[in-house]
Amino acid sequence: MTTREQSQAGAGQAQELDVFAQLCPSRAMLADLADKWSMLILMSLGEFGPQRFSELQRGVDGVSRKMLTQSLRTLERNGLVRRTVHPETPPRVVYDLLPLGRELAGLLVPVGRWTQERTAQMLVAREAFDRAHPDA
Amino acid sequence: MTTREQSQAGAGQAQELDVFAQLCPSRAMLADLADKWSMLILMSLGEFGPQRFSELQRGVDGVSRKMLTQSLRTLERNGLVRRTVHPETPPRVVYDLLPLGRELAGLLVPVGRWTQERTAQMLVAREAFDRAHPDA
DNA sequence: CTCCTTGGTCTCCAATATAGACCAAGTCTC
DNA sequence: GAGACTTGGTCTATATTGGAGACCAAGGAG
Repeated sequence: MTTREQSQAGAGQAQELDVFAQLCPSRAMLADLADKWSMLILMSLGEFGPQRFSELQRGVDGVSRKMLTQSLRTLERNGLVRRTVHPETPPRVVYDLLPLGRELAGLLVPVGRWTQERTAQMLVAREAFDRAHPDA
Repeated sequence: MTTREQSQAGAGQAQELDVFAQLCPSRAMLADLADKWSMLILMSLGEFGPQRFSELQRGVDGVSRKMLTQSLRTLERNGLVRRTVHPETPPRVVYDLLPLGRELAGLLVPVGRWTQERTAQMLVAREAFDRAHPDA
């Protein structure tokens, strides 16, 4: 357990980035990644391998074409995902993970699994909370 | 690498939850957690230990009181975080992780660290992308 | 000739986030 | 003892974001 001061001071070597600081580029990056759709897309590509646009749309159930496009563009721009167009008709566009994306997916897939495993417990906690706070 | 069908079929025992399915409770849970502020709050509590409201507000730089309250309530409701009120004046309210929260924070803190470590690379990718796509 | 497909984009409206004012109840200052 | 200050919120008004659905081009199928 580090104090915030120690962490600020210098976690070793030239590591001046701090996700907790509003202005830090790494914080902006985290904001790009810490989002429902981006995380689900990375988890899907991490678990099921390369997929085309429409497969992702079906797989990540409930995502709109607009948000899927937007999230994929951001992931592509940040170097996590590669977009490959096969100029056929109808078009075929395949997305797969680049090394950076594979690393991150490796951290996120467990988050997805954990969520599935612990959802039941969280629902129990929720019921208790709602019983204790009948207002609202 | 599993196919989506296999994963749907049954990943073992009574594990019918699927974060990729729009209607699944676990998906709703993930939506609660896969959010910038919730993740930063969990990371902060995970890295720096119990903190009071105002410490979190300073620590998670840029969060509004409203969003901080809202995210903390959701985390509390789902059984990840505990809220302790010390009835002094001015009031003192301390937040700390419950076991579920500690588990999740254990998965999220590495995501924060990874983001800090890889931000430089992602920024390089971004510049390349923007050079290749001068429009927009 | 018409319809269907894919991978988008564009527009419009609803939902959500942020900024900032406000509040109660002690405590410290003068 | 009047006034200012503190904490942990809430409430409102405005800005930003998300979702629903229309539209599109270039073939191929019937």
